Parts: sequence; C-alpha cells; structure tokens
Amino acid sequence: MRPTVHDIAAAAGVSLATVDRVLNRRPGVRGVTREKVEQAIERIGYIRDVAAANLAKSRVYPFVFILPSGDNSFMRGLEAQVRAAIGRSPAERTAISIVTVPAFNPEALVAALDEARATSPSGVAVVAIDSPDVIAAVDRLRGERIPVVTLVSDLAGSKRDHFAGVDNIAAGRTAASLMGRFLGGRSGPVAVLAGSMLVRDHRERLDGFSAVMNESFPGHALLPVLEGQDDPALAEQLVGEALAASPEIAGIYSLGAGNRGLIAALKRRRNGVPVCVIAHELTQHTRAALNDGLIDAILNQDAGHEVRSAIRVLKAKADGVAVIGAQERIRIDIFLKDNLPFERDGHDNQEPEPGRQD
Amino acid sequence: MRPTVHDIAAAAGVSLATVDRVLNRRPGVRGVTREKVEQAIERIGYIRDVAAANLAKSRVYPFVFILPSGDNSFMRGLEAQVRAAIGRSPAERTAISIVTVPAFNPEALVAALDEARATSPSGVAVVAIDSPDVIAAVDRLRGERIPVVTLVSDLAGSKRDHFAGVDNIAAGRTAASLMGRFLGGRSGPVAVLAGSMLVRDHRERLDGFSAVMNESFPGHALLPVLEGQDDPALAEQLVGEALAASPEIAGIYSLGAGNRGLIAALKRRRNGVPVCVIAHELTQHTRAALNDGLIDAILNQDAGHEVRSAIRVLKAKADGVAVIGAQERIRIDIFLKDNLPFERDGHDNQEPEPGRQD
DNA sequence: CTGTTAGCGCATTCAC
DNA sequence: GTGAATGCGCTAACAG
Repeated sequence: MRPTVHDIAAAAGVSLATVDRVLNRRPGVRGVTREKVEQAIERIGYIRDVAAANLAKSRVYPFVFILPSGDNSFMRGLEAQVRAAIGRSPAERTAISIVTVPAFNPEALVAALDEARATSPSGVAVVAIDSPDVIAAVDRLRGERIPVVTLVSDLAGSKRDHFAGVDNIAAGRTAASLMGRFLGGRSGPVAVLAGSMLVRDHRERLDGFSAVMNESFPGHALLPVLEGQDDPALAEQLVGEALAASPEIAGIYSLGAGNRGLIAALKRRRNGVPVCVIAHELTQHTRAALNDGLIDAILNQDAGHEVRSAIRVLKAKADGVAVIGAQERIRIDIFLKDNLPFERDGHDNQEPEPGRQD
Repeated sequence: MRPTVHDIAAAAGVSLATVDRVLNRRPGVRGVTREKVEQAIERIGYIRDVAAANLAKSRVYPFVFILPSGDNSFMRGLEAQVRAAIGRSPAERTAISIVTVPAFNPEALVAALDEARATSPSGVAVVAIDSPDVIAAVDRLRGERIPVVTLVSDLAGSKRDHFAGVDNIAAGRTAASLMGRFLGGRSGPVAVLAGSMLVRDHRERLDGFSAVMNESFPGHALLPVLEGQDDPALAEQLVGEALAASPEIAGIYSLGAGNRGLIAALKRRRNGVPVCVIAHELTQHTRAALNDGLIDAILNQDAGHEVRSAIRVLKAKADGVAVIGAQERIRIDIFLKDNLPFERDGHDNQEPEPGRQD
C-alpha cells in the first residue's frame, strides 16, 4: 500500500493534525517538529492523494471565463466549449461562469477583470487585449494570488500564469511557407486581411507571415494590411475593393475572423488570376469553402483543447501542483481538404466538435 | 450541495446499503425496492462522485501496454511516453506494465495478448498487427470483458473498444496533396517507402496517398513501393538504388519508419533533380532533416497524446462511463520548418517531448 | 503549539 | 432482502 498520512504521523511520532499542518504549510508548528515530519515524509516516500484531499475539503473551483462578445464564429465556438465544460462541472468540481465583453475594447475588459476579482474566484481565463490597463488589471488579480491564464491571445508583460493558445508567430510563418510553396512558380502580390492590430495574436501572425514572405518568397509583394475588425461585412468590402484594384493578386492570407465576408468576396469575383487563400479557424463557413476549393488551407486552433487546457492549468495553479507540459501545448492544426475531421463522431462524442459553430 | 447517497436513501426510505446495491447493479434487492430507489435517484438528480467511489474501493487500474520491440525511433518514443505515464501512476491510480514483442510478428503478439489476459488486467493497449489470429486473441480479451484499445495501428474486424491513433487514410491523402502542390509545375515520378504491408496503418497511408496522386496529380507516376521493414539499413539501400535507377525522381513519400536510412541516402545523393520529401513521425533525425531542408514536411502523430488518451479511454471503459470524444481524437500534425515545436519547454514540462527519442 | 474527533461521499463487511 | 457500522485518505473544527 502507498503510505498515508497515518504512516507519516507514526513515523514522525506526531499526530495527524500536525502532519496536516506541515503538508499544507499552515502555521502553528515548531521548527523542530516540522523538520521531523518533513524528514518522515521524505523517508517513506509519501505522495498525497489529491482526490481524497478534495473530497475532505468538498473543494470546488470557481472559475471565471472572460470572452469577447459579438458575431464571431470562432469566439462563439469557444464559448460553446466553455459551456460544454460547465456541463462537466459536477464531475470536475468546477463552477464556471462566463462573462462576455465587447471585442477590442480595453476599458470593458478591465471592468470585467475587476468585477471578476471582486468575487475571489479560484482562477480567471481571459481572451486578452494588449493594453497597459489590461496588464494592470491582470496583475491586480495576481496580486490577490488568483491564477490567470490568457486564452487565444496572450498578454506579454503581464504576470499571467500561463497562455493557452498557439504560437502565433509560428502560425504566420507556416502560412507564408504554405502560401509560397502553393504559389509555386506563379507571380503576383499577396494581400493580408486582419481583424485588428490591437490584439497580439493578429500582430504576431502578421509578423511571422511577413518575415517568411520577405525572406523566402521576395517575388511576392505584400499589399497593405486590410483591417476588417473581424466583421464579415467590412471584410467583404475591403477584400472586394482590393481584388478589383489589383486583379493580379495571387494570394490572400486571412489571419483574423470575418471569413464569411472574405468568402463572399471570393465568390463574387469573376475574373483575375487564380488566387491561393489561406485562412484561420475552422468554422462552418471556412470548412465549406475549403471543400469547394475556395480556400486552400486552414490553420486552426482547437478551441475545445484550449478550454480544457485552461481549466487543467487553473486547477493545477490553484493547488500549486505541476502540469503535464506537453499536454498543454496547443497545436497549430493545418487542415487541407484531405484531413478535415468529420463534423460529428456519432459514437462516444459528448461535446461540440470544432468547427460546427458560426 | 449536490445530492449524495444519503439523500437518495432518505428520499427512497431505504438504507445506504440498498442504495449502493441498486447503484452498482448488485443482486439482493426486491423489484419494488429497486424501483423506488431508481425513482428517487432520477427525481433528485443524483450524480455519482467517482473520486469518492474510487477512494472507498482503493481502486487501482492494472493496465498492460503491448508494443513492438526493436530499433524504431517512434516506437521507442511511444514507450518513453508509457514510462512517463507510469511515473504518474500514483496520482492516476494506474499500475501499468509494458510488454514488448518483436515487430511484424503475429504469433508473438498473440502470445503476449494471451499472457496479458491471464493476469486479468483492467485494460490492454496494443499496437496491433492485422491478422486473424490477433483478432481472435483480442476478442478473447473482450470475451472476458477486458477493455482493449488499439494504439497507432488499428485492428478492423476485432471487438476492440477504441482506436487511439490517427486516420491513416487521411494522412496518406494529405501527404499526396502536399506533395502534388509542393511539386508545382515540376514533373517526374514519385517513390514510396513503406515498412510492411502487414500493418494496417502503412497500408492505409499508401491507399490514401495513391488515391489522391492518381486523382489529382496524374502527371506523377508512382514507382513500386519499397518495403524497408522499418529498418534504417534496408531503407537506405532501397532508396539509394531507386534514386540511382531513376535520377528523375521528383518526390519521395516515406510512410513508415527507418527514416535514418532515407536521410542517409538523400545525403549521399550528388546529382539528379531536386526531390520533395514527405515523411512520417517527428524524431531527432527527421527534425534535423526538416531543418536542413532535406525533408519538406513531416506528418506526425503525438505519441504522448496517444498514450494519455489510451489510458483515459481504458479507465472510462473499465468504469463504464463516457469519454469526451473530441479530446480523444488524435490529430495528424503537419510540421514544416516553421511550426516545429521547441525541443524542450523548460518551465512546466514533466515528460519527454515528442521527437526527442530515437 | 499539539492532539482528538468527526466527517467528505461512497463501498463493504457483517448482523438482522 | 435489508440495514447498521466501519473505513478509504485527508481536512477541519475544537480541545487541551
């Protein structure tokens, strides 16, 4: 049998309560006694049974998820994944609440962070916006020892515990590599559609993309970035205008959301050279466009994985235990027509598949 | 508070023991009583606390992992991941043993499966070989209600509970798509290096690859498959001969192991057209070759994810509970030079990274 | 400062 | 057939 608290109590010649105090670093133990107990723990190779501890504490983890509101397929999918996690709450001992705030609005996000802090949760997950005020708000949470993980978009310079999202520079570089190679010998400039340079993930994707295009495929000029605010209507207008103005455009990299608009613009197009399109996030619309050959590749981040990972990490930080690093690395999924996952599993699936939402 | 067994006992007007009998479908309860209890359970919305149940039972899950032995980077990496899981055993209440058997040897695998069965484990994970004897051995396990998951290579026609591995047909198709597009306008035949047509994953990759090459890129003829037995020396010889015989080879798809040999052959090559190389599994060697530009893309399956997933599924099957479908889908990772994960995380990593082993 | 005691939610003897 | 009592490993009052 694995050693228990009783064994260490016996080995150290103290009572359970004292053992518990040193295990949980609580005050009220003399230095010598603490020493004795710690030695015993070491000696008999005690490993704490977290499940039993949580049972005794009737522990629940109140977590707050702060997401952008609005009509954004990916973000709504993310929210669906958080709801799926809420459905698992009884089994996972979590109590998750969702707060939505207007996108690209630092003030609203700061307010939400401060409100969350007032409820003293066990952890906060937030889709960050890059701004000094937001950094300060996150650091206030950390100041109260509340674990924070950033979700999808990171917040460099803050004291957040962890980032649950992809390496967006690598994503941009990958997009450029694929674009350059898919373009093969063809010539022509490449357009970039972004959401907003206010969020770090978009900026990083652009940086990675530009770097590789310039290094490895200097033959393709980059057109000025189109900022579509992740809004389909605006995206459609901007892409439409760009295609009309430069019929020789050979490629489009859509690094943000609003792909419905991009796809509409592509469908409306009647002339010009064939254009290679690479977009982010697998949604109902991008999936269909990939199948139709309108989009050539989709870079995706698995929202379900991100949410589950955020919860695991928040729990681990709240308990002060380690996580399995590799399990928490969010991959950049690359989808071609040929490796699209099925829309529904059918048999033992319990939560929304990635890409069903819009 | 969540309802507990006490609540349902009170609601049904029976004792804890009776409730427990009903919950665990044990005999010794009259039909009427059972009815009463089941209604109460339904009415108050009882959800069983699995952690508490496991605590009371002091449950451990004895699992057996059966892997091919031999000098195969990927398989040794897989084994390392199982060892990492063994390191987590105390926390996860598992007791995992590893059995290795000679590769591509159905008899040895059957013997290992039968031996495992004799120990009545809570579950078995096995890298399958496609053979009627193996199917029968797996079904014998299932006959004793021992959950079985296939790992990496599936066993169609068997009663295995689950497959923890990638969609290999899709992997082959994806390889072909990338190959065709990377080749762009260039012409020339394409060679395929496999391990053995005895294992299903290799056959499926070949099928997917051939299908898409024929459909979409008929300009590139497929050379006869080279069967390298996942052996570096043999692979090097076969590829060397093929390149010498056909200097106009434009692409090579390596769908099995033994990539060290492939890379050596590529390095030795002094003339001929540039060749596009796509290989499977990120290892020390393929990683270096990708960075050197010798390999153009690597399709990978995350061995760590596969092992963790197999364990989760075996546990769930043993307990008769559902799993999160999406979490158990193993992705086909596509790595270019630009999205290679770092070799080590450094901070909160606790287990071997994919691709460090050979 | 330290020890005793009673649970957390569930499973499992043993009586009745 | 059914119920009462005890314990899984740990935490948290409450005494001393």
